[in-house]
Amino acid sequence: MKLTNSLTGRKELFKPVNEDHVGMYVCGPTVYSDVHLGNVRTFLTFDVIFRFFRFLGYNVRYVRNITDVGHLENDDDNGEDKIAKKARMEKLEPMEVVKHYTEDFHQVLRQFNCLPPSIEPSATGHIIEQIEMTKKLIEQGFAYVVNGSVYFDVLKYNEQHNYGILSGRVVEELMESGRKLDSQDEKKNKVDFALWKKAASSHIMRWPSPWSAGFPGWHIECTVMSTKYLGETFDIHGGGIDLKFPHHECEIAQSVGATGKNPVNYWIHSNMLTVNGQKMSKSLGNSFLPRELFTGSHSLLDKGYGPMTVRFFMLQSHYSSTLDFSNEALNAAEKGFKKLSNALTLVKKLSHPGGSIKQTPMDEILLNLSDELYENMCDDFNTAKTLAVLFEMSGRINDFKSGNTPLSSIDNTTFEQFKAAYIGFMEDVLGLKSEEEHNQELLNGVIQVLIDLRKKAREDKNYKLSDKIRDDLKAMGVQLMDGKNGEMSYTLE
RNA sequence: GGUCUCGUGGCCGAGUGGCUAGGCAGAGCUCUGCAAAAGCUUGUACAGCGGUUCGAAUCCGCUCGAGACCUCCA
Repeated sequence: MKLTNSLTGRKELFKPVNEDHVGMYVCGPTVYSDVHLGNVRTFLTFDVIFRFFRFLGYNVRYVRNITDVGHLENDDDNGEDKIAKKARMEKLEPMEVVKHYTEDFHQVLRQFNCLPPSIEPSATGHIIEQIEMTKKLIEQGFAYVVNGSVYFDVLKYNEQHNYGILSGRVVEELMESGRKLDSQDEKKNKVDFALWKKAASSHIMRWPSPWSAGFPGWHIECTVMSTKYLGETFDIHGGGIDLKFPHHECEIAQSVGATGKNPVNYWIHSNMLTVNGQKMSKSLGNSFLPRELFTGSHSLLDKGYGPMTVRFFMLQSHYSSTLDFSNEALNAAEKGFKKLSNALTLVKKLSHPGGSIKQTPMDEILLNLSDELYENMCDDFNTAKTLAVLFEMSGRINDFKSGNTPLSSIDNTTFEQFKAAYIGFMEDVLGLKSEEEHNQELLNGVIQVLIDLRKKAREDKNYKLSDKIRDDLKAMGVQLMDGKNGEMSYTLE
């Protein structure tokens, strides 16, 4: 297993800290607005990495956080908290904003068939730990207090360590470029960053701390949560390449400053999704929302595309390359994916007549193809090459079907291995299944939600609502049936 | 301005020194009542210039072009 480590810039052999175990941390979203397709690409990348390690038999702990406090609007440390701003603008409690967009995020990832992480901690759930780590950094002399706020002292840190080890930045150059400190700034130097921010009493998100009532800085949450759930040194840290600096650089500084240990052995950065060659981002206004894509209600699309098509489209490129998003490319992906998914449906139905025969050159070809799937995924998660092999395999599957290659002409175990590899890599590793099947699962999920709602309504003796749910579903061809002990089943017409 | 990355055929996109990427689109053929699906065959390529090498899309230099980061972003 080899992967490209952003820390060294080289492809390296993967050696986990604990044999057979993988600890992976990925920076999750700041839940203040809808996730767009660019965001999805990153989480899809790490979903495949998560899936592949599991497929290889590793015991993986995948931690992905939810940032629900501390992420400030531009203008670095003097901006407003993103969640708080949204809450103020929409006259909501911050936690209402958080809940809404967290659920939206989950729903979107489910649509793209991304598995949930092992642990999904939130920043507000770890305020105490963040305060503790901040204290530790002050004790170590790498942080200082000003007017109730605490800042990380980058210059001090850089005397003993290397701030820039990940991003290749040079502190002296950072000090010179960009905007200067202005009178509002409390920081000693412009490169310093906040660990704790004092908040005015009007501020709607604040917690007590030894320094002031306030809230934690953005970078400290990831350090705290990754350390808490994965240890002081863990295997893989991932995220979008745009987080490399300053976010990930700061994480390293915080960890090294607090524990003296290098926190992460392998950094993996996924590249950006672009539109007409430009990064898809909210601020540029060129982002696509998943539902715009599914329904085709976007000016750059002339039709809608299913989530599996999009998943396939993204996997056709390597995670470390930029990927350009266009209607034409999606159209091609849709047709290509259809081919793979047809073969998937087909191969599931095929079974070998039984009987083992002497292996022929065809057996060898088929077994080699299965091996290539592993080789390509083990080579820095090369999903593009893996898909190329799957295309070749889909051709063989069609040959089985048409009789060009009768199943009886190959060995039983060869076929079983081939079949398992195709299905395994399609479904378990790449997370691809036919749109129909995927839709069916989604539909089942949706119906289950309605069943739960109806159950709740019945418990509340709100029969008006419970009957409405049953009747409306019946009108759409879904017949609900109440069982003996409150169980519920349904049939589709 | 600084740091870095990229530039592959009509489109998307793998590939890092010699060995077919792949998908979509195009052309031809097979199968088919028609169509679809499927199968077979096929053309077009490595931004430009120079260098290293027996040999470069792949290494080095320069030029041009695009992008990312340096400020919130996956």
